[in-house]
Amino acid sequence: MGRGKIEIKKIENVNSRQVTFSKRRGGLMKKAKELAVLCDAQVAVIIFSGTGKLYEFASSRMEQILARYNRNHESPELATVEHAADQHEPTTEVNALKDEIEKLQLMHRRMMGKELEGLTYNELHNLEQQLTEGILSVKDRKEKVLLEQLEKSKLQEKKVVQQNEALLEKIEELRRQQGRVSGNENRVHMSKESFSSVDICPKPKIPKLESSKDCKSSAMIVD
Amino acid sequence: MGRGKIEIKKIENVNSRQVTFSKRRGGLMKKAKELAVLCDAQVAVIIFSGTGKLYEFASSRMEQILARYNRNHESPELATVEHAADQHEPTTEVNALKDEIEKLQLMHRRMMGKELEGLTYNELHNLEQQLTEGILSVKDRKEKVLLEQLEKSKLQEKKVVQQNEALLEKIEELRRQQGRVSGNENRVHMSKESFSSVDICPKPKIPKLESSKDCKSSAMIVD
DNA sequence: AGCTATTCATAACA
DNA sequence: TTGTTATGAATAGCT
Repeated sequence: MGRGKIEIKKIENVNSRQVTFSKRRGGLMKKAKELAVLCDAQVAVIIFSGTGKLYEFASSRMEQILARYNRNHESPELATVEHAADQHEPTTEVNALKDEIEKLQLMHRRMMGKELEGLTYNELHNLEQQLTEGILSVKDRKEKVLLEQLEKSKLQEKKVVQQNEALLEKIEELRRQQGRVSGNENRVHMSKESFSSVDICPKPKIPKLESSKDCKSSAMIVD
Repeated sequence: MGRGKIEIKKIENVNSRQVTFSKRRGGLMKKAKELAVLCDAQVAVIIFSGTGKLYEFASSRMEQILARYNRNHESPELATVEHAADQHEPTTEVNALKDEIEKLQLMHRRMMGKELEGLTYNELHNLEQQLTEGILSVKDRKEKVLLEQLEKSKLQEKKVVQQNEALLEKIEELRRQQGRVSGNENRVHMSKESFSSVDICPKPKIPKLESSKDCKSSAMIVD
């Protein structure tokens, strides 16, 4: 993807090679970062240039990713994380926190149905029950949110209807004044009652004249 | 580079995210390979998908690259590191870890249906979907565990049945000997066939005489 | 899994 | 090295 196609083999010209290395390295790092963000993945890239210089990218702490790699790689079967390595160093707290994070991450993956291999039937059963309870609560909350927004929406609707009525009265008044000034031709009868159907068709006949910030409430349902 | 531009942030749609992950992962691996070949560099890529699956590329032996990384990365030459992290300040790192823990704990509580107050309808909907997927996976896994144990149990049962048959034969033989010695009174006819119903009633008529450690398999279902 | 319309990355050049 | 540009690649949205 450049001015010409190249075949993938070692670039012999030293200068070209360095330029290409620099540019493609940047590209690779960018892609790695994007993959990590877009797809919520953990990504680590390590590059040693031909001259021995180190370049790296890690979407989170490199050590943590490498540790996970080592665990997953040599033995794909590993159940609950249970480290208790105690060194009385300033790193002790950090290590404890990292362990806690890993434990939580494992729990989270399991709640999403991943990495269930080490669990017994009873553990699986408890997990399922927990998820079921969670779903019920979430459904309840969803319903509540929808009901609240419906309430809000109805209130807003009522407000708009009242505005419409006020505007209609204003128009009628203006028409009356106009009629008094310029005679009686083109008289249109527009009583409030002719808009009594507004309850069924809530969209305002007359565009917003004020309260433009409140009117979007009907779109808030899916925000 | 697609039908439209996308912004680099987590793809919320699970299916799109998986498709994009698969495509971009392939692209990243290809780029890594090309960089290694074109520029004679040592390149390692480690990816964990959001589901915990490991993908890796290494232009040479992964262990060798990681070993070289461990040797090199302590040196103060980190000028060109892409990672925009804050490392090497103990309090900062501890705080970051604590934040992470808090985030995970909140997520966990929400998956259990607690503290849903701040969530929008869409967020709740995504959460519910996640929980639903989790439940399905857990149910699948549970079924698999049960099937495995059932298989084991059946095998064990067959073994016990065979033991029973052997024991019956032995008893019959003993009776025959006894009969020859003390006459024919108290003769009981107990053929092998009278135990053919053992498939329906798996509890052994004759208590364990050996293999006491294998026989507990029927109790393992809930362990 | 394939198929384009697009956007992106980059080889050559400056 | 850094920037520009013509091109080839990668890929987002669909099917």
